[in-house]
Amino acid sequence: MGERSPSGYDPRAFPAFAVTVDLVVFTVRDREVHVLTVRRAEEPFAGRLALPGGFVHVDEDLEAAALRELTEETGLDLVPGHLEQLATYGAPGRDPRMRVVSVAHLALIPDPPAPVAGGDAAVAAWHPVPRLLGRPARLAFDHSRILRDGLERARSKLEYTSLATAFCQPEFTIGELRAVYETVWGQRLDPRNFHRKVTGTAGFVEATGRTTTRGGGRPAELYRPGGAALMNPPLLRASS
Amino acid sequence: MGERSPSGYDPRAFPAFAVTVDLVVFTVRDREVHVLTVRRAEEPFAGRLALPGGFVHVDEDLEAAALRELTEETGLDLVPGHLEQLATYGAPGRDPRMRVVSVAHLALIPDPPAPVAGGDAAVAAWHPVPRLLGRPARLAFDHSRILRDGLERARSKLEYTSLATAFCQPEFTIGELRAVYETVWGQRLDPRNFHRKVTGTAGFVEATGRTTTRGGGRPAELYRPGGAALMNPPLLRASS
DNA sequence: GCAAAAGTGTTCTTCGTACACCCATGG
DNA sequence: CCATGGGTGTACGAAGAACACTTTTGC
Repeated sequence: MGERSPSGYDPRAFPAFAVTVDLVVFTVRDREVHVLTVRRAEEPFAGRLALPGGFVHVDEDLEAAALRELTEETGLDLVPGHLEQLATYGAPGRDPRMRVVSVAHLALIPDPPAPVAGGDAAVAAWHPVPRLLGRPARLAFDHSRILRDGLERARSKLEYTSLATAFCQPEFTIGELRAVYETVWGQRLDPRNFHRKVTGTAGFVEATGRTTTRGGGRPAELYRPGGAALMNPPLLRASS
Repeated sequence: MGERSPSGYDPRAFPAFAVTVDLVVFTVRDREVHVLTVRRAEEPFAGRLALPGGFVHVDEDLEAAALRELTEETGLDLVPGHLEQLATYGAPGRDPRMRVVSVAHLALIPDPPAPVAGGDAAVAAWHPVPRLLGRPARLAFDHSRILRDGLERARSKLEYTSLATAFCQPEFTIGELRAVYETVWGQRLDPRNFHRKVTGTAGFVEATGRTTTRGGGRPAELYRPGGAALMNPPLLRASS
């Protein structure tokens, strides 16, 4: 003992870990959820797709590392958008070379998120999630698992937060917001009830007064994200 | 560059981190939520209370490390009970001695959880959470923040999962289960509607056929935790 | 008998669901 | 004028909130 708890230990006696951040970056494009991937150049898993990510710097916060890696590897930033910690993956064998603990983050951004330029942009690409999750596992390391967890987190957070607006342009129509829900949940929603629910929930969306006719049909009101983060009561997906 | 992403790096070139697990262990006792703490023996924060935790071993999974630390420091185990990852805290200055990334876990156990014997049991103690969270911060490092996050997670998970049973003995009455909710949420619930809701939700609780008169009044049916983890529709706390 | 907690029944209201219907544009 | 999506009104049913009432124990 003597290394139990941060008290009474020898600074040179603890095991050294590599700490990385990995990013599950989702966007909604063409009525499909897409995730940002990079192509690995080297072993292990050379040639395979992976989630973007990399080592945390010595004096860098975890979230700052996630933002930096995103910019370096894909040239994207998250304004507008959303970033949150997802979970940490640290099974001993997850990287065959060494002990790596990876703090996975979930990011949501509107599409098109600037045509992925800068940094390693050449190797960064969007992929539709359903195809990527089919057997056999197509992603390097335990990234399929991380992707699956990220998708589940995103799905459930749409229910009780106003997070869906992070997938939308700064100004959006209720129909566009509904398309986000329908895509992420893989489920049709009644346009009329959805409209009432969203506009009736205080702080979810805020009317700009302007309208647009993109998408055809009668001009639609444009909305901004409202101030509220949590939605109560939640928007329920059918239990079917 | 060259260290961006797990591809193409020099194994000796990444920054070395210490990785620890910290535990937010809650129980419900005397109608108050209590958290398990240890008293720090050494600097920094000598004499202050802290969450139990310690370094992850080289060949050890994160969850295994959490379970081991809990046993070593407090002699507790989590059967019955519940353990899940909470979040990871890695701000550069959070430990003044070195760069430590801590994977916090949330654990729930029934009370009385065996009188905290074994290991460093002498320094482990239960404290009521509200008093611990008052200003000024009483906990070492960023443990007040972790505790606050753990409490919030526990509160919200009671809404949409059957997790409250993890605070109960293997067999419990509906009244005892209700006391868990009332304590964690700090809010009274209607006993009659609560009873209907809980027994009417498939898979939440399962009748044993036995009854008990502990707690006085008419004998109450005893229940076991049901198989279901998620609750739909959720049990809502008043928005007030 | 009385207090205390368990459990059931009933009413009211709120809210989700389904769908009829009208509106305002582009082609 | 018609197809397309936007938005409102309304009726029905399920579920939560409030509470009257009965049950079964300990003291």
